[in-house]
Amino acid sequence: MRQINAVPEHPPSVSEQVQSGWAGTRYPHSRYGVMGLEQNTPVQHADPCQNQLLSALPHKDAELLFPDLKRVHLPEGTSIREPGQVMHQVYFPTTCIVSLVCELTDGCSVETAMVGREGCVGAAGSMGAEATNARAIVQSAGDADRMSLQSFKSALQRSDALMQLLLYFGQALLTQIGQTVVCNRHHTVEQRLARRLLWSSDCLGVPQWHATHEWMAAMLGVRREGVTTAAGKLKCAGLIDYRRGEVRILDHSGLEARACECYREVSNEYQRLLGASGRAYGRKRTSRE
Amino acid sequence: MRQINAVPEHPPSVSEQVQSGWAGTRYPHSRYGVMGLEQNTPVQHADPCQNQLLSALPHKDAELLFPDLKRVHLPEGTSIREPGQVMHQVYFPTTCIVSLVCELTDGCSVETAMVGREGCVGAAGSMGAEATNARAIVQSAGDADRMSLQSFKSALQRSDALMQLLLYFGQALLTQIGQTVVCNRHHTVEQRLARRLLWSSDCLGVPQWHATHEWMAAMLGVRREGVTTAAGKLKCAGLIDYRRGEVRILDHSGLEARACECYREVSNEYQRLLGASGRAYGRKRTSRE
DNA sequence: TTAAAAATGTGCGGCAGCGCACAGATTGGC
DNA sequence: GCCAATCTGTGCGCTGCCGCACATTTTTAA
Repeated sequence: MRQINAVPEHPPSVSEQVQSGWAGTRYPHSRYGVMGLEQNTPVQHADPCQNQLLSALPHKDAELLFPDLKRVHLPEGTSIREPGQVMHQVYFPTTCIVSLVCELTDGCSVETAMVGREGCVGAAGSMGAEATNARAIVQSAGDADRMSLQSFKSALQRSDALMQLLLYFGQALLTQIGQTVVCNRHHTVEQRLARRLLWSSDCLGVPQWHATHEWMAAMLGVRREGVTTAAGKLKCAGLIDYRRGEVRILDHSGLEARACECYREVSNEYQRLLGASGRAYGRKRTSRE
Repeated sequence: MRQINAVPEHPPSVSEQVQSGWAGTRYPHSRYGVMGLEQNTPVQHADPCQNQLLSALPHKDAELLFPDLKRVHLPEGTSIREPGQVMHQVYFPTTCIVSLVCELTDGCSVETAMVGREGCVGAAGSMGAEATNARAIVQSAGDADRMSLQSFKSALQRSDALMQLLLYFGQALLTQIGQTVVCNRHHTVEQRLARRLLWSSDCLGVPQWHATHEWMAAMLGVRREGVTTAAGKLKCAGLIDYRRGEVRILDHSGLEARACECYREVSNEYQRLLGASGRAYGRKRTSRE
């Protein structure tokens, strides 16, 4: 039984947390971001640390969104959306990663998708059905641009470009989840770990970030020991390095060789649909054949 | 390595098949529908064998679609969409089930979702991104109402009700795929088989249909023998019966008890989002609490 | 009528991953 | 500086499922 530590009951959603000034529930144990208060900085269009969906927007469409966007800091483990709960905010990650996690009643869990600066979380709410069965948790602490669902909806109605981008992203997300189904079914822990490390790195745009074995195990839906073993092999091979929660990819293409085809499959689809906004860190663009 | 028989290379898409009058590729071996020619019958709004998305439409919205809908017969194993290919038709199953299947290069496969009379296939094409990584195959032979993507798109622009229904269905589909990720990761073959049998029955609206162990194995991403063993247990318990490809559910609630929570989770979500159009066969509606 | 194909049943060795237990190393809190 | 919490490493027996081989029955094709 794969179980995430220290989450005896569901923590309050981040909308409550941030509104009440509270720091956010960690998931699992983490010493990070415990006092992470939001910055509420206005967001500039020319910002280099930009969410890639936003920066792909034409200027006139972007102007619809930017007045309402606020940059917030999201500590690791923050729950952005609880299963079954309504989401009132849309998040555009800039330097954080959000994991969509599906849980069972016995505590077993698995990550269904991962969203970084190439996408957004909560936009599905604008599509009609507010809640989903998946929890959205901040996997890697960082910033996100946030706006109210209401503002987002009205911008969406006035911007075809935004709608188009959103639909492309939705499609890419669907591909990612679908590929995760096969991958979890047919590939080894080591392959899946490698794939997931690459996804994370691509989402973040940097080769190093914080993630414990415990956390990665919960995302892959396997035992912590299984991750330790697999990670140990990758470390021995000189492909990655890690130490008490700090992971670093040393050899991106080497790691790709150990990962299953699922990494490249999804990566290619992101490139195809989102182009330059796709996940691309450390990847050499190659044809599918 | 889980491999589907007799599909050495990708068969042509159904649009080609039907247009050329050819019968459709079977997947895996099947003696059914080999000569299945399309009927091209005009579709009536009052039709009792109706797709439930269509029948949920207000009359004025339905009038936008019905002139362009043609009822076609889809033999078992017909491939409606090949991975990576563009889809030019939208299908609204009435008495058939379509499986969305994700495949690996080594032939391993797994079903990511199942669409019956409560949904549609190909509408994602109207969302911008035409192709997906998933193959769409007719799992259970039957009829579907079909129209061109072009007509569908234009109807979609003029009907808010249609858009709304479609978005709800999309949400339900996402829930189904997400739940499949956890389920495939954490539940036994027997649990997953039971879940899938119930889904099939609910999609079809009848307790009996055609499905071989081989086929179910490919959908669950396990060995054929594994299905034989699991199905044998369910048969012994008097919950189902089967014989050379004909499956029948004898005790719906008994089978539910053997299935994992994933069945009810998704079933509830379909009810919530699609109401009366949700999958409901043989289910007693119960609250989630 | 006969042969071939399809569908199901069964047994067996092997292995990836599970559950559990415990040990060492590092870090943060006091 | 010490203690407690966190993170990682390792070993061991167990089990669910895999891969393979082969038998039996039913259906289809010739």
